[in-house]
Amino acid sequence: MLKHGILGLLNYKEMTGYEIMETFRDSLNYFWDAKTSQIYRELQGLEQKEWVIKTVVPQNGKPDKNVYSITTTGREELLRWLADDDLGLRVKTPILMKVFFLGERSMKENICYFESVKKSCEFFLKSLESVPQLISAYGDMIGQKEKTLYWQMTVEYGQRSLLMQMEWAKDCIRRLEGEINL
Amino acid sequence: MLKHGILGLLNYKEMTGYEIMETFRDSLNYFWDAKTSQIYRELQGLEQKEWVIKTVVPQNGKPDKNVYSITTTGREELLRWLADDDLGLRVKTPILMKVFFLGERSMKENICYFESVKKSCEFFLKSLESVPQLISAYGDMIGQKEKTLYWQMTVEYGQRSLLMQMEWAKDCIRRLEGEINL
DNA sequence: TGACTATATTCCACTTGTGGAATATAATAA
DNA sequence: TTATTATATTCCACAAGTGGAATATAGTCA
Repeated sequence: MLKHGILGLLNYKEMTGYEIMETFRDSLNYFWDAKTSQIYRELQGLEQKEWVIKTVVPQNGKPDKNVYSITTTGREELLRWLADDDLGLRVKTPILMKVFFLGERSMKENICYFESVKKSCEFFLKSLESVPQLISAYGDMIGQKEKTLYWQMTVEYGQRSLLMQMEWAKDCIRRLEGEINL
Repeated sequence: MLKHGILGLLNYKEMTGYEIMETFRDSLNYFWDAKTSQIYRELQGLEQKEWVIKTVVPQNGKPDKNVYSITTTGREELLRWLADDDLGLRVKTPILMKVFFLGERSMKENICYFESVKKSCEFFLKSLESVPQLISAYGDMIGQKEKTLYWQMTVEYGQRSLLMQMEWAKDCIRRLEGEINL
């Protein structure tokens, strides 16, 4: 997955590992968190598969820069991946793994847990508030609004997902409070 | 994560790898998919950490059964995990990784993609419909409704999440259709 | 001047997950 | 009777992800 994400970014323009890391942080990171070291490792894998090529750009004083750009095979692979049967619906939801076993703790402790969840979601949601304008500004800059459509969709999903989680956490709290008052 | 999920199941009662696999399939699988082989491997890891102990039960004819049960250390670890700071909110959302890069394809193709997403979610949602009654029946059977509360919450989350995704996919389709008609 | 941040990359030990083959027997359904 | 399903487990090669240390230099702020 990460491999294809990087491939997708390199499809926009050639970049160094560092730039990919930055772009990743600013756009994909909220739904896919990746360590810098892994990005560099994937880049090496991509190169071996010949989906990207590396150009070493010497710099005076500074260590050389490795600029990566996508190859024809790489573009083909990107399109293959986009078209393949796996819609990407299989997920792992760590929060539910915890909630499933919360029966081992007291209701009071669990109310606290859900309060934290709610708070985290609120905070996260707030940090997403400014993104749509940011995307729109980026669209104006490159003069191609259509290109930003799908980015907007991912942010929409993020917002709805966080709202859903907040509502859910609230209802869980309500339910636990109801149980206590029995 | 999987380690703790298995630990949580063994906390209810001792089980063989096979039984864990079945229980997992019937309860946790819709938000965490795990291969059988991995469950057995984690079981070995759990044993090494002394969070569970294995009892070999000889059977006539059939190969021996390995029955695993949780230890005191295991229970402690389970509680530590439930209480720790990581709420479990960091996620990887493969569907968004794809959507982010859909700009490489035609709007028509992408409408198809979102239609498939919608259909998959609908199907999945339908398969969850019967679960609440199932849980309730299980609660009656063991005579402890409170124990099933958190299981119900995970299913609630699943339903809301699927509904949210369906609505989102619909809106994405609407938006793409709008773009085409410009 | 000294500390800090940004740029730029590599390496490593480790854990987790994928995907399937292989083995064996009992029970059940066609 | 034969095929399939359920029970029960092991092994393997591989891919993906975690988390942090280590190395360099340039520019900036105080």
